[in-house]
Amino acid sequence: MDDRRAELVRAAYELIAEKGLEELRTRDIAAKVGINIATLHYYFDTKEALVAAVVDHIMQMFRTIKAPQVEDPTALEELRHLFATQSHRRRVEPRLDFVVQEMMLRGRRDERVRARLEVMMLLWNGRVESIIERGVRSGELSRSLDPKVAAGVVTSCMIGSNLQHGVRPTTFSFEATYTSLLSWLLPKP
Amino acid sequence: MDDRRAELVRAAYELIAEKGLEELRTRDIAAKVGINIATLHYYFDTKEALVAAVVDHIMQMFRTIKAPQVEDPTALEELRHLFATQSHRRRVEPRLDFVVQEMMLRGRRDERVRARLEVMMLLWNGRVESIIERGVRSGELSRSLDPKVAAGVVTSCMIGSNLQHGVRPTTFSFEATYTSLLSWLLPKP
Amino acid sequence: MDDRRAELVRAAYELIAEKGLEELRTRDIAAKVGINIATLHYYFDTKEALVAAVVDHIMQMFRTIKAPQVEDPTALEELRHLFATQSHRRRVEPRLDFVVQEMMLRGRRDERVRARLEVMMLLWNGRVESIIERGVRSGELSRSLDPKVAAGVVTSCMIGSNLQHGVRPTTFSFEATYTSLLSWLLPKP
Amino acid sequence: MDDRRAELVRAAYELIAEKGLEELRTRDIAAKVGINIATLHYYFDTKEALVAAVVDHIMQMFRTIKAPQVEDPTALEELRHLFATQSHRRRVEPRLDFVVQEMMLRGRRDERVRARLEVMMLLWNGRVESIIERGVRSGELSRSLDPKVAAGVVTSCMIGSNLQHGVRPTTFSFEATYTSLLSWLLPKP
DNA sequence: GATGAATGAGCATTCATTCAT
DNA sequence: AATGAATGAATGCTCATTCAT
Repeated sequence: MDDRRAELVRAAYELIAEKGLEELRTRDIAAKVGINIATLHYYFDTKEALVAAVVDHIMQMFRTIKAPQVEDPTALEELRHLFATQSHRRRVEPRLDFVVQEMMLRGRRDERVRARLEVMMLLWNGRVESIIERGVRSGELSRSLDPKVAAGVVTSCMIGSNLQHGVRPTTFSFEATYTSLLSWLLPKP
Repeated sequence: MDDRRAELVRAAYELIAEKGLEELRTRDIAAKVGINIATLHYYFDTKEALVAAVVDHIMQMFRTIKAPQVEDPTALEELRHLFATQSHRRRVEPRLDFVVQEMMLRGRRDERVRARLEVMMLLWNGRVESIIERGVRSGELSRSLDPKVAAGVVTSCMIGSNLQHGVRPTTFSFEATYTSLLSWLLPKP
Repeated sequence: MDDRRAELVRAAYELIAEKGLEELRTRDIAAKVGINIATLHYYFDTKEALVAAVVDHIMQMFRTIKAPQVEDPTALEELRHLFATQSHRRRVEPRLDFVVQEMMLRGRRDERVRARLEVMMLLWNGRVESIIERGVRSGELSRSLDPKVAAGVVTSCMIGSNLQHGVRPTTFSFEATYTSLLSWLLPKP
Repeated sequence: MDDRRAELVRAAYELIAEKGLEELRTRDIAAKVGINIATLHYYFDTKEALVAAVVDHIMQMFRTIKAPQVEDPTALEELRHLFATQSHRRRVEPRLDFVVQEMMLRGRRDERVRARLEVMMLLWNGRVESIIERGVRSGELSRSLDPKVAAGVVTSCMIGSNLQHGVRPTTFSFEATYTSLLSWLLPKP
């Protein structure tokens, strides 16, 4: 059944969140779901296939976990919502970013993972880009912005913030970083 | 001797660069240096200790590989040098960033690694911060910048760029990203 | 299945008998049974657990291998049967005593082993004690005996005999020793 | 020098006493003496040779550590002194018995060790035998004793007591055991 | 006499995967 | 659908011993 597959993916996600991809063991995943390892291999031919499915699960989580949003938001409101959603996600599901980072590294060696992440990243960048584009057109954001490049800066900064926070959790502030980032996008007075 | 230790660290660094920390094997490191595994353990008690030494080696590389710099640089020149050095490093030693990312993730489970990276990160942030501070004072950079926060944005963005480039190497441009980032720091006309 | 576990225990017992605990290798045990080492670990998590199971096997052997016994034996007959059983065991399974001695030493460092041996030893002492008690009451044995202490002497002497025989096999006689020991327990004429 | 050899032997003895022969490591021995492992091999070709030397050291200890003895002792006094010495040794050097037991087992596989222990055992038995012989002649001990056999019983019981005490330290009493053993040797009233 | 460096052979244990049932 | 049993290939680490200096 498809339920079992989903259960396995969720279990794998949680184990990655706890101890990282390197320490992910098929036996632990099966045990968490309460099935035999052989049964795990009935649903997923290889560990790699299961890990790839976890990436899909992550994408679904990104789609699902969002901060509340006003109706008909302006570009600026949407941009704020973007940052708010990141913070909201960190509150609701703090392990998600860590798992994503694990996957990004894994993507260098596992094409299936890389391809999925690329899609995810392009979609994300595309959304940010179109928001910025709209903001520039409406005058809410600085006219000098190149939407595609600015989107790259924003997404890079968000990714990098997570890593930096992982290394120096006590001295790094998401709040200040995102506030500053947003103010740069605004038109010069 | 200390030569052997250095050789081992270099070999480990290269193997991490090639296949990632997860697939790093003591046997491969020893083989690369042309010694017995037991000899490897004569120099490093555990694999973990060797990996920690690789982090030190990375820090040394960061200190060593730099783009050429004019004398008595202005803050702006120094900031440009910062980005130029990043590009220069990517040309001279393209694997360095990947190895750093591996270490960042490893830092979550290996305190020895995390502590070293934290030092590295704080030093880097500190340098960027003091450059920005000087730029703000001299009027080369926007007066509205908070040097500490701005430094966090810059470093986060640089880290995130690397990861993003890893996932979508063909569609992401460091050039454009850094140019845009720099322009944001400049005073509003 | 339980058969495999028993096979492994028997193989381990035999290898200990041949070369001692110190030279016991999981690989040799697996090979003796004709299975992969990984399969051995399917049945026993650790070598220590397997060794502990060997102690249980030894206890079972002590319960099983006995000299023939008359019905309704007197205390004296039962005492003779005790020594006869020891001799009988040495004939049927000469390696048993050696393995027990190995385990006794191992017991100093392995609590699981020590605890099992303690039980075995207490049961044995208890049995000897109750025989002596009966003999004293019936007048078959010397009235001056303290059954508990006498049992300790008898069992100690039996253990020590084995060790002494191991060191000087040609000059030590179990026969004479046990005969003498028995005569001491008899009432003074 | 001979001092170094003695130092190494003493260090080995102590390490065996602490953790058993099985966990004896040449590196630990060398470290305890404060020399290089290679130097250890300058004094003793192999670990086995060093272990054999430890047996000699043990024999020396047996000769040296004795309870105080009256002059011109009667056979009975000498017999009591035998047991007293055992107790005295256990107080002064409690690890000695354990090391001897380790060696006895080792003797099964190491001829050098076995041969030395055999000599030790024969000397010990001989001494006990001659004491008993004297006691029988003088009437202090029971006339029905065969000195050689009785000596075997006494030594076996002493060896076995140690092992039994190792397995059930709280429920076994040397005191009572030896007292009982001695009373058996006395003439029937 | 002494040592730093080196090693061959080994060791218990791990792990993703397979397969007959 | 599910599993108990099995395994090949490793994996980090150990240890007595050697040898050039």
